[in-house]
Amino acid sequence: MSDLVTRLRRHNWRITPQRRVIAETLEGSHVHFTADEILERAVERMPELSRATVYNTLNEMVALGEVLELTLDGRSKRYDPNADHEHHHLICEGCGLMKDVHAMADPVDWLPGDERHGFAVTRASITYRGLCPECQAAQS
Amino acid sequence: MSDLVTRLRRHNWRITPQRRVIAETLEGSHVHFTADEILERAVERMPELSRATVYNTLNEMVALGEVLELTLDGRSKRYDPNADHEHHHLICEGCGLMKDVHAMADPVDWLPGDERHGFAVTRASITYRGLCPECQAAQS
DNA sequence: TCCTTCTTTAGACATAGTCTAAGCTAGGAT
DNA sequence: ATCCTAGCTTAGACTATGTCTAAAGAAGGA
Repeated sequence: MSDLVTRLRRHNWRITPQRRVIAETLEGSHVHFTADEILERAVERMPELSRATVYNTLNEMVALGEVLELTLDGRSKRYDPNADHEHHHLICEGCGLMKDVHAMADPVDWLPGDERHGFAVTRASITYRGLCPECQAAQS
Repeated sequence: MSDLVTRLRRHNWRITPQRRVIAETLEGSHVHFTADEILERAVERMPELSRATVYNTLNEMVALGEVLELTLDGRSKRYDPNADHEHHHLICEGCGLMKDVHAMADPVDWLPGDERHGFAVTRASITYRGLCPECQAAQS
């Protein structure tokens, strides 16, 4: 059984066949899909699955805190099933390739008190940008 | 004359009345507007200004590197005229209020070599999230 | 079995952004 | 001054992404 499904079950969230397919599709890949990409792949296993269910289900998993919503390119949201592991993202400005990465320190510690404007700061995520090896080669 | 217009002129970019109004609207505020918010405000000064021109102009200013495009909420892009000052963003999860902030360290320095996956990493931006003072008060 | 509640579905709707084709403007050449 | 050309602006159509609605479908409890 998928780890994400296990985590979702703990919230007393009913695991329907549709939700299971969506969760397994999300977790089965190591790239971060958009909602429509998940729909496209999930429909191969369950042809009658509807677009609305995919969007609803993803939003609910985000609300439960078990999936992260990423808005890194301004086009469409992407979904990351690793909500339980602290990580950041590295994106290629050439082709859009995205990798999960880990920094050596917590960026919350780098924000001085006088820069917090009275906020209760709870988390921080870093978006690294650069060129992947293929795009570096293509450019030279 | 606005600083942004000065920077844009250096690119041999024709400063038309429309572009001037858009640049000044963008720079005149200390919040980061969406394209439609800029249109709404710019139209007060130039009623015949079109939506397409605002979108085209903002995209060109981003391409010239003089304006940053922010995709922090997944709804719409926001535009930040301070492309020449390194800074990050602090966002209230209650009301969406956004502040520019400065960190004590450069996050690029905290990404180990074996986490770079061969990328040439050029920049990094941090998104801090938390609750602003008003939303903290409302919650208790 | 029946009832209630939650889930799913198709399609309409909303929002954000891009594209197209036409007309407009400004500066350079003559 | 007039023409030419390149670039700019415009309205509106179009696309992509995401949300909402109303009705039908499933699932568990009395």
